[in-house]
Amino acid sequence: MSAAFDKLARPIQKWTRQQGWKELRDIQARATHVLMDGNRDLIVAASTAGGKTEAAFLPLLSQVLDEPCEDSGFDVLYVAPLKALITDQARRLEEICRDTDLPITPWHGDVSSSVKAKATKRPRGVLLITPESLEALFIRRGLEIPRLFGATRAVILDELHSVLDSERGIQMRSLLTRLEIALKRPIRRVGLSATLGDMELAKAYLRPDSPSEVEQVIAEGGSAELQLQLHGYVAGDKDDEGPSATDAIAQHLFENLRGSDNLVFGGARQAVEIYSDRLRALCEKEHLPQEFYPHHASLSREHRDFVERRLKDGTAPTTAICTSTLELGIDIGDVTCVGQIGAPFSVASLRQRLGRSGRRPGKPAILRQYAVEAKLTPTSNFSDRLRLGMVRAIAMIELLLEGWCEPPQREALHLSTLVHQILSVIAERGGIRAQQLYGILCQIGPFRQVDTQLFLDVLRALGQPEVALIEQASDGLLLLGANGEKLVEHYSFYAVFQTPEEYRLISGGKELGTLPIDNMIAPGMLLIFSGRRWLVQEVLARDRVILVAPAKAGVPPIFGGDPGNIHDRVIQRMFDVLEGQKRPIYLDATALELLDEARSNYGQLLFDPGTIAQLSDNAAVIATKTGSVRTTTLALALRASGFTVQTHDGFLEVFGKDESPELIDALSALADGKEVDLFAHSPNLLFEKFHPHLTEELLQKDALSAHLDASGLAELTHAILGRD
DNA sequence: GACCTGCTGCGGACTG
Repeated sequence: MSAAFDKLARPIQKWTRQQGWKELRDIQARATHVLMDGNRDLIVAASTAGGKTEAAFLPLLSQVLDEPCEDSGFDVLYVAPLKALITDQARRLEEICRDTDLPITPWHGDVSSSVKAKATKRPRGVLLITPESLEALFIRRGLEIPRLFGATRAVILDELHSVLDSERGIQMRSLLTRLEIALKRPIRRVGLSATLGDMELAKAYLRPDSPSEVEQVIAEGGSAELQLQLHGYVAGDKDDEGPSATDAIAQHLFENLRGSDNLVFGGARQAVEIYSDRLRALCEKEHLPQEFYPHHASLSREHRDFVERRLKDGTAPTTAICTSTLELGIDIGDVTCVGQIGAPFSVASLRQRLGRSGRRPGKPAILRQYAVEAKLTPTSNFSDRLRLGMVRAIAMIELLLEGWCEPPQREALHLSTLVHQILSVIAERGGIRAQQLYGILCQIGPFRQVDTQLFLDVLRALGQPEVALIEQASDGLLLLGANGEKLVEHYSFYAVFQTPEEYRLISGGKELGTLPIDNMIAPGMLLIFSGRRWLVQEVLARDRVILVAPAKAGVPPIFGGDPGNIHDRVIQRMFDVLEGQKRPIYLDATALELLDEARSNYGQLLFDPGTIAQLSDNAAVIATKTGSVRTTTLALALRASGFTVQTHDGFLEVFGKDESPELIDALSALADGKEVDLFAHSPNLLFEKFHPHLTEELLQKDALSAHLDASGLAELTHAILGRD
């Protein structure tokens, strides 16, 4: 055994031998050297089941066993974003520590209060906890924090890649600084992550003040062979003979996946249900045992456990048709193939999904991508003619093959999460001065984009009598207000993310249905609902209502025109695909036909002066050639100039009104730096959980920092007009 | 044209 092995404590060595391991894995040996020879922070990056957990825990547990700490408190803190992961890891650690007296304490909402009471009475060993439960400890037991964590020598952050730029990630960073402030000393940070798009950004996330001091251990590999296929399908009309695209895909999955373990990502819950149903029917028809099961968050925990167990134990062949539920989380073992129906939303997620396949030596990773495109008619929308879904799938596969994936987003203000942490720190301490609060959250903590003026504006908003989340005592101390007390008291406070709320769509007093909105929607924009195109008339964000009218203009694309958060680089690659000649070898015959069709239709759009094409007298298409942030910004700017606008991947469809200026004139004005009020028509600005407590002005600043790029508008319009 | 994640303390009924 190696030098790294010799460093481990005896009981840990014994466990390792019992596993039949001849050697520590490479990342485990390297992590052991880093963790046992110094006190540096560390990021361990490897795929699921790559041995990351042991890489962090074997050396840290060895230190705890060989050099016990005199102070009271848990020795090691482990934070993970999923309850299932905590339960799973606790079980593995129990095994490792069986011959020691180190207690392992899983702590989340499903853990009984007796376990928690016992652990807090005499805190020792390893605490495995969710960010929300840790938040609750700060709020409910603020004064006990030093006693609970006085001995803590390291905190392990699992699934680091999944929280890097999210609200929960900011919350976790804030909690870590608050922990260090309460203990008056730094605590070593160890991040466990999937392969990252940008290691430097991850280091800055883990230790913002000294990212260059963070060590990294990255798994070698990714050497598995990749087998790729992209299957194209054309959605049929009702009167068409032959199977629908859905039936054809189900048949193809049935024939190719039967008899092995697979994951098929269906995109949406409804699609997951439809495909599962077809596949079940196919099994019944052939009198075969059932092996295709749906898996998404609306299904019961019992059913999901059943599917996960079947995948993991490998006794019976199992294919899960799933949403992103099976992208993260516990190890479900190796699968033969990963299916993806429709274009994914990010290359990072595609890579993570593909990482579930081809993990055994000598086995290839297999990706089967399915693209469904509309049957074209003389009145088809331009976006259907350009086959944008399939083109995006190709662009993402190309970027995946090049090893690229999206880096974390730029630093935003995160005002909703700031509100949460303001209330939480006040609750933890009973009361605090504004200046000290600013220091904790914005100078040492993660809200560094927030200057003192903005911070005071936020405090003022929260202190408004009708808001009453905080108040100031006569001695200047900030306290919770009446509403703040109520909010913090309820257990629903601990989570910092919003549970999606649906907007009601109303046309002429009649309700059309509900739609979850997580994008910038403003009056004068078009949206698709139940196969029809609607003009947004008014957004009543605080009532969660959108008033719409049937839109006269144009035929809607098969899928809506509401692009999610697509990165600039993906859109640029889509244009490379449209403008290029290369015919990727992984496309099947139909996909090749669709690609040729897309290129030919793109050529016929006659873009002049390069990026603007006139569709009819009052309709034009602009190729923005850039991602959703800048495309949405231009959409709002044109809307402010009187146009009706619909967004697509890298394109805007623009309709004039009688009183609207010519499109070129409007773009020229923007290129010349004309100031427009992007919020002139009250777009929806309530995206996050604590947004409803902020003023319109603060909401606009938050949106500008995260969802829009006002300063890039002149540059974008310059490019569109072909100016230098 | 999406998807996912999380949650305390207390009172009262019941069991051994």
